[in-house]
Amino acid sequence: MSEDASETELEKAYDPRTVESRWYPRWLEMGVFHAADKSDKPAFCISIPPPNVTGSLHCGHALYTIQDIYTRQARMAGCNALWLPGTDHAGIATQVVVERLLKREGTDRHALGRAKFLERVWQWKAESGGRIDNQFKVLGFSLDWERYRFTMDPQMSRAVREAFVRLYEEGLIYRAERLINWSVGSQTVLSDLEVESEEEDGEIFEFAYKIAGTEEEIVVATTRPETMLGDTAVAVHPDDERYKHLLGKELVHPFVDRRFPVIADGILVDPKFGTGAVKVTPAHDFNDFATGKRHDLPMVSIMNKDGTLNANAGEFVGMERFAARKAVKKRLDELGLARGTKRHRLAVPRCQRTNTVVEPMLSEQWYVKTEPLAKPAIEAVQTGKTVIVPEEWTKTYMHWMTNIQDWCISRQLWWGHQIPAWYCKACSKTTVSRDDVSVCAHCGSKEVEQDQDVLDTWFSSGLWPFATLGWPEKTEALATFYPTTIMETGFDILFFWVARMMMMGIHFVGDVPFKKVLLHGMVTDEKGDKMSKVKGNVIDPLDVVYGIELEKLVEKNRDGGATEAALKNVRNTFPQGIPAYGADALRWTLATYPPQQRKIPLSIKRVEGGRFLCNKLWNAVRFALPSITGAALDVAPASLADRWILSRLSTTAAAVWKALDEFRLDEATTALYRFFWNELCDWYLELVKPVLAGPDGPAKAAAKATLAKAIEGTLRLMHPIIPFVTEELWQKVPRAADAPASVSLAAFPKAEDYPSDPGAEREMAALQAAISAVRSIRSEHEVHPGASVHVRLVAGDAVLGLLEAQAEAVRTLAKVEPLEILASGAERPSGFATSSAGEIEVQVLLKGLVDSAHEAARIERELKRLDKDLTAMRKQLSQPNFTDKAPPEVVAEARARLVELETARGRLEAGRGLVAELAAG
RNA sequence: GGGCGGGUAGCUCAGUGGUAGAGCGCUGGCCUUACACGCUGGUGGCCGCAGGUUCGAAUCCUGUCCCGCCUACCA
Repeated sequence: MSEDASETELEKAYDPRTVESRWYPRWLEMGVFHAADKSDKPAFCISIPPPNVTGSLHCGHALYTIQDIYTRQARMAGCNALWLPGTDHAGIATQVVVERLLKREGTDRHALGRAKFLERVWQWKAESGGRIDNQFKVLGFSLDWERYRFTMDPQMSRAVREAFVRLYEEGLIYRAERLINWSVGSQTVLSDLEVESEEEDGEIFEFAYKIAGTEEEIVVATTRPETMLGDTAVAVHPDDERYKHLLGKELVHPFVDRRFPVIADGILVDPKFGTGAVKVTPAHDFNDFATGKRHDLPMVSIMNKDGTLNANAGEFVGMERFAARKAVKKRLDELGLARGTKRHRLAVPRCQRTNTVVEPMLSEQWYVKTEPLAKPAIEAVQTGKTVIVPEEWTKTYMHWMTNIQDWCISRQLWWGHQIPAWYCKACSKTTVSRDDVSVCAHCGSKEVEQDQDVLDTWFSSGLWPFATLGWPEKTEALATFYPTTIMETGFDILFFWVARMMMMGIHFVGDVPFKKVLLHGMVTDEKGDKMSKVKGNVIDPLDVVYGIELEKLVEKNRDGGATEAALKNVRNTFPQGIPAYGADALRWTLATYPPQQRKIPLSIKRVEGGRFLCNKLWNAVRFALPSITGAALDVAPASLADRWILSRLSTTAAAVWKALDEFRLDEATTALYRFFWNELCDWYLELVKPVLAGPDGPAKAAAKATLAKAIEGTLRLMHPIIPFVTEELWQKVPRAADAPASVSLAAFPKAEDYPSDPGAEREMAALQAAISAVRSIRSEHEVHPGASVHVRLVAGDAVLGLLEAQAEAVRTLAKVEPLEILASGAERPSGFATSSAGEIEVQVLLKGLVDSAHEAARIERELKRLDKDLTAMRKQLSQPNFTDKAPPEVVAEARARLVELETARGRLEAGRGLVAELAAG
C-alpha cells in the first residue's frame, strides 16, 4: 500500500513485505527493546543461546521466536524485559571455515603462524560473522542490541580467565595425562559429548598369539587390528577353565620385540563372548586403559596425532591408520596367525565436526573436576530453584549429572580463549594467572611460555548468563537480571550447555542462572525427517519470509550438495517455489506446534495457514476501520452479541496467559485463532453488520465501541506472536488516550480487562445452534444461498424471549424470510422440514424448493445417528450400577441428554410426513 | 544392556476417567460489496494389541508388539 493512503483504507490483501520491512527500524528508534539496568518494574530476562558466529539462520534459530514471544509478553505485561543477544566464537567451526579459505589460497595456518592466523579469523569475523544478527531482525526479534555480547570480547575473555583461575585455585581445574578422544580430522581433543557414535557395519578379526617357547596359542579378536601393535597383555576371565593353565605365561608379539603376559581380569572379560580372551591395548582403548591401570601394564602408544603409526609400530611405521589395518591383517595372514573374520555391527565414534573416526589416545590435557560442581546443580533442580519444563527432562538431567565425568576443557586450536597457564623452562612449574605472565611465579625465571591450547567453547558458554551481565564485576545489570527468568533452548544441548551453565552459575554467582528451563524439540521436515542439505529438505526461514522462485531454490539446494533424487523432491514439494509468506506467518506457524514435542515437523502448508490468518486479520480490520475510526470507546456493550464477544475475549485472554505459563504455545495460538476467526469474524462481525449499516443510535454506538475494543484487544493479545501485522494495524485502530507509541509497549490484555458474561455465552450458544440448524437444512437441500426461506422456531418460554430479541440475527445469518417465533406446542405445518437445536425446534418450509427424496434420505440418516446415541444412552441409564454409583450431576446430565435425544427423534419422526407432502407436491 | 518419548480421522498432531477434537486434505453449495489468503454445509476414527482396576477407560495399572531418540566398555 502507498504510504499516504487514507487512514481508513487498506489494500485488499495483506502484503507482509511492505509492512514488515518498516517496523523493525522504528522499534529500534523508539528504543522499545532496551531494558534498563535499574527499574521499578519487575525484571524479566532471557539470555539468548548464542548462535555460532559462523552461522546463518536455520529453522532451529527460527524457533527463537518462542523466546521473543515470552519477552514481548513480559514487556507488555509491565516487566523490565531484557532479551540479551550475542554470538559464540565456536572454536572448531570457525577455525575450520577460515582454514578452508586459506587452503583455497594455497596456504595454511601453520605457514601463517598463530598471530597472523588469528588476525585472519578476526578479519573474517568482521566481514562475514554476525550475519545471523541481521536475520534475527528480519524475524522481528525484540533483542536489546545495546547489550550485544560476543564470547571473545575483552569483557567476556576476562570473565573466562577469572573463572579458570578461580577454579584452578580451588583445585577444581587440573592437568592430567589420560586417554582422550582425539579427532584426527580437526587435530584436537574432544570432550565425550562432542563424540558421536553411530552403529556401522564392520568386521571382527580374529588372530592368534603364540605362547613363548611352545606351539600353543591363544586366539583374540578385534575390530581394530592395527591396535595389536600396542598390545601389552591378553586377558582372560579368572574362572575360565580353558585358559587357567596359561595364566602368567608369556606371549610373543609377531611384529615387535615384545613379550607380554596372559592376565586374569574379571571386569574386562566376559567368558561367554567370542573366544573369551581379550587383547589389551591400554594406550588406545578406554577399557583397556582401565585394565592397564589395574594390572600396571605398560602403555604403548602406536599412533601420531595425524593418524599415522609411530616408531613403536615396527615395520608399519609411517603408515596411515586404515592402511595399517589392512597391512597388519595381511601380515598376520602370511604368518599363519589369522583366524578369520566375521561381520559385525559396531559403534564407531566420530567427530561431530569433521565426521572422521575419533582415536582414543594418551595425552596430557586440562580437566574440570565436575563432581563438586554438579552436586549443587543437582540440588537446585531437586529443590525446584530451577524448574525444567517439560518435567520429564528432569530425570535425564539428574541421570547425567549424577554420572558426570570430569570435563576435558583444553582444545588444540588457535581460535578461542588461550589457557591462562604458563610453563617455566627453568623450574618446569606452572603459573596460572589472570594477567599475562612474563616471570615464573615460582623461580622468577623469564623463560616462561603460555600453554598453546585454548579452552572448549562450552567453557565460555557456561559463563554466558552472568558474564553477559558484567560478571566478574558486580554490575547493576547482574543484580537486576540474575538469576535470569527463562532459558529456552533445544533439549539436545541440555548437557552441553544447560548443565554447564547451572554448574558455573551456582559456583560463581551463588545462585542458579535461570529459574525456568524450557526445552523444545527439533525442527524437522513435515515427514519428521531431520533437515539436511544432502536430502534437500531444508527449509530456509528467509525463503519462507521473502519467498523464492523454484529454479533458485533448486540451484541453492544443488550448491548445498543435494542429490539428484533430493532435487527432484524439492521440485515435487515446492512446484511453484515458495511464496513470500512473511515473518509473522512463520512465527505464528512455529507457535502452533506444541514446543515440547520431540519433533516439530514444519510444513510449508501450515505456514500458508499462518499467512491466511494474517490476511484475515488485515481484512477484519479493513472492514471495521470505517466504522470504528473515531469511535467513542467508553460505551458499554449493549446487545447480546456485544456482551458475548467481550466475554469471549476475556476468556481468551485468560487462556493465553495460562497457555504461556504452561509452555503451551500451541494452546495459546489455538485459543487466539478460535476467538478471532470462529467467534469474532464468523459471528460477531456478521452480527454487527446490520447494526453498523443501520441508523445511528445507542445500539450502533455500543457496537462500534465493542468492535473497536475487541479488535484492539485481539491485536495486543496476538502481538507477541505476530508483531509486524499487529503493530501496523494497531496504529490504525482507536486506542486508549494514554496508549504508548507502539503496541510493543501497550499492556498485555488480562481477563479482567473485559466483562465476563456467562449468561450471554449461554444465550449466544442457543442462538448459534438455531442458526446452524437452519443453515444445515438449507444446505442439505441445496437451497440457493441467495434464496430466503420461511422458518418457524418453536421454543419454550425460557428461550422464546431470546429468539424474539434476536430475530434480526436469524433473518440475516440464515437468510430467513418470513420468520415465525412460536411457543411450544405449535404443530409442524404441511411442507416444513424439522430439526432440533437443543431445546429449539426448527421448522423450515421446503415445499416448492426441493424434492421428497432428498428429505427422506436426510431424515433416515439423522434417525440412524440419533438411534445409535439413544441406544447407548438408554443402556447406560438402565444400569443401576451407573445411576447408583456415578456422581448425581453426571447422571442428571445423562438424563437430560436422553430427553433431548428423544425429543429430537420425535420431531424427526413427525418430519417423515413431509416426505409424503412433498411427493404430493 | 539401560533410560525416555511415541503409536487417536487420509496427513501432521491436540485431548488424559464421564456424549471422540483441530489444522491441512477430501467433498456438496456459494465470487452474500472485509477477506476465494474467503463463506457455508458435509465426509471421515471399534483412540497399536491383550488383560486388569472402575458404574464408566482413548484417558489409570500390568503385559505385549511396533517406531523414534538418548545413553552404555561387549573385545
